Amino acid sequence: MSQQTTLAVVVPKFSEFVKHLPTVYDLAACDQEILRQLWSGLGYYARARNLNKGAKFIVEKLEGHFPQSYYEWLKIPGCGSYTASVIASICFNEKVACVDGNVVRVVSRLLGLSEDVWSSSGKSAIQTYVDQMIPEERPGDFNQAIMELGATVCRKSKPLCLLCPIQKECLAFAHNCVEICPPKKPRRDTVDVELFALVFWRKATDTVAIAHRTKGFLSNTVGFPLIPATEASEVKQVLQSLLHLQFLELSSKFSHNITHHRISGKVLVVQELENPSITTESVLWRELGLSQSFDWVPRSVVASKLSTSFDNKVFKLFANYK
DNA sequence: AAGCCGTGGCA
DNA sequence: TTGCCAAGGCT
Repeated sequence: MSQQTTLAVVVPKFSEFVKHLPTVYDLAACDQEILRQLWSGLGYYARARNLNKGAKFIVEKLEGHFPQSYYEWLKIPGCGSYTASVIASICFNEKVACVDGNVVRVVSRLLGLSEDVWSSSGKSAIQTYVDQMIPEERPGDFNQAIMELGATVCRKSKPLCLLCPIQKECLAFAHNCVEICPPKKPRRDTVDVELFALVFWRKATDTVAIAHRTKGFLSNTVGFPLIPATEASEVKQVLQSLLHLQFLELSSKFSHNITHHRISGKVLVVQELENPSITTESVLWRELGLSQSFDWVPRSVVASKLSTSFDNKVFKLFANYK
């Protein structure tokens, strides 16, 4: 959970998570829908799927025995060099450095590195450097200490150099270049995106279609089908031709950011009338070019099925209209 | 190896 | 309001 996610957000989620799934066997056997609910609001949903994969790997291939080394943990799905180093050093006293964003910053300043610390080669060099510094005693505590130093003293903005225990050794402090060490992480320019979220509403049973999205934003998550705004007119034409349907484009837009995408969205409510024709769901889906499986869910329980913040926004607009 | 992926919190 | 970004991993 803590991968690329603020700890303050993680902690309460983690408590709830382990309360429901206290063992690796529970996690391995966990139903995807339950997993989605427990992960709801945390983002980067591939992490939740990998966590489940990793648990299955341990239960099925390792007979429930946890790996006991950095190298073996690296083979677990969702477990990269950072996570493997955390587990190996804290749980098994292995002398391997944890290189997260904090550690990159601390070392960048300590050594006065003002360029290329975020690339894979840059982080690899930092890994090698800190690996050499790990003491024999309590490697895990050492790793956590550097990370904590980065989080509290050697922080990104307004570092507390006057309180820093390694101020005397810090080249950035000595050369008065703490401001440019480390350089900012390179980031993609923000891209504006317009899209439509489709809310299929079967009035007769008061049910709503929830799709398993297979491509684009929020791929491999469950929620409302999404289409680029550029395809909206085409979809509307198809909808026009299907006489048992009527659609309504809600006037209010919603906005949402996904990584470097600034999304402006509108909700297209597609209502199935009281007396539907024989057109089947699969035909409807095929004609709309939505290659996604879906379930019809009672409107009253849709909210409990949704797991992304994006879908929550969409459903709120729909509920407001309804 | 660079590009990709969600969200909440904070300045 | 807007931008920045976090105890990264996968492809």
